[in-house]
Amino acid sequence: MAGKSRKTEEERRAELIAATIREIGASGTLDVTTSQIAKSAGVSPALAFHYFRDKETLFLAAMRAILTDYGEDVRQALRQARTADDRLQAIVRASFGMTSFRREAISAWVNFYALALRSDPARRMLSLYQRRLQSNLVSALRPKVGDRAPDLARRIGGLIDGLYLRYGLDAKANGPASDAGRRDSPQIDGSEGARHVLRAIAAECELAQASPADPIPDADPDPIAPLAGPQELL
Amino acid sequence: MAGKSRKTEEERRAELIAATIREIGASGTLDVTTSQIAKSAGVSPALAFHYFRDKETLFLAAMRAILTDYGEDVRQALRQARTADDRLQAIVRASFGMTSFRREAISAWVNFYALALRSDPARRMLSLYQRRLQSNLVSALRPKVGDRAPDLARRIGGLIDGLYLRYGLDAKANGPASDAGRRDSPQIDGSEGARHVLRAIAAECELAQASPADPIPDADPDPIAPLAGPQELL
DNA sequence: GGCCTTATTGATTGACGCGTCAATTAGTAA
DNA sequence: TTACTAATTGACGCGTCAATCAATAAGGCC
Repeated sequence: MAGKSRKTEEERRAELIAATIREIGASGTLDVTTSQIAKSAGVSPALAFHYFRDKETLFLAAMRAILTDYGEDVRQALRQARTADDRLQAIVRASFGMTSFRREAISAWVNFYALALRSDPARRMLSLYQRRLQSNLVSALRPKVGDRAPDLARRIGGLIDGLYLRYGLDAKANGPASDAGRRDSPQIDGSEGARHVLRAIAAECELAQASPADPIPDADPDPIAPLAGPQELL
Repeated sequence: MAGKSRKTEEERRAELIAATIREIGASGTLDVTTSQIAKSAGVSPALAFHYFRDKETLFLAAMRAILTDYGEDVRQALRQARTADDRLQAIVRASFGMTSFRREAISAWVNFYALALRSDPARRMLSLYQRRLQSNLVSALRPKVGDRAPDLARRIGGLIDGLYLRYGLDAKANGPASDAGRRDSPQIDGSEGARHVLRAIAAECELAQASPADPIPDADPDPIAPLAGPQELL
């Protein structure tokens, strides 16, 4: 028979995690039962507990997966960026790109934010994401605005999160006419969000260059490493 | 006995709604049982179902209450604002002010975002809030940036949401050392978030004034009504 | 007092979900 | 084949929770 053979631990874990994200995406909630997840993964509910201590562990693994996917997206986009502007575009585009802006990912993302209110591991993971984003933004902004980079990066990071949320919800609002609860994830357009972020960056950068406060002491306009680099393991 | 008398329907509803928000705030989840809520309101669980058809109805009422509180905060702050800058400050300060930036409110807010992914009424309420914010921002921004106001307002609205989320989670991360799950809501500092938003506004406004693209056709720098005005009933 | 309305509750129920466990099946090496 | 290991499952126990309902108590009104 074709798909009936047994799988290795790694495969099963991956399948269960994928199923978890799929079901969270389809239902819009963390209130998904292990049965739903297991059925979606094509296994028995008991197996989920064989590979994950409990439901929370499974959720955290799913969150980790989402974060990792996003991180790899950013890293890859960053790899082929040469100028500081390229790097900014890479970060922003990845945030609103195909990987992060699927229905599943949006559902998961929003619900994980809520989860972070009660689960310390979840909160830690989220703030790890935020620190990475901050660090990437700072390194891309510093050649443009110098010491103002950290401050500006915080705003841009917040803007990305906020717009992601808004356009994500808009998508749910418009898309799911007869579209509710489908199992696949139709692509959603995040380009408008990206446009807004880039515009905000441009505005603050132009202004910073106009005012000669503290831009760059000088420094090579394109330092060495983009520092998307040694991403800590999730 | 002291507090044992019967209450009017209005009072009880308000108490139950307050208890709902309190419990959501204390637990960080919508996974609060009717028993918890009822106990926190000092009544029997059955009474909750006497006044609210089901739990979702109660949640929606709580969400409405949060939105209404915020709306009144904005409206009041807006009332004593004279200049366009005053109005912007009013909006921003209300968003990060005492009312909205309590632990309870943050929990509720985040969880209601998640709820909006699955509940149409919740989503409608949320987008009502967003439209009001947008409208308030546009009316305060137009005298400063003219036709760019709607576009800019979208960014600022997103920025407010995003930073609210971030500082809200930060607060949870730092505050609740031995602080977890307390029933009261210690005040949290949102001033840094507000500062960021105002700075972003200033940056884009200065830039808009510098570039003579399409600012204001002219127009009285401070039109008539701030249009925080006829808030639709929730 | 007697009567009607309404708030309020205790007890209950039916459904459901998490997590466990002992039993079964499929590979694998000797 | 036999023996051993790991994957996989079905059945189930225990707890919990939303929602119901019939019964009680409290106030207003004549």
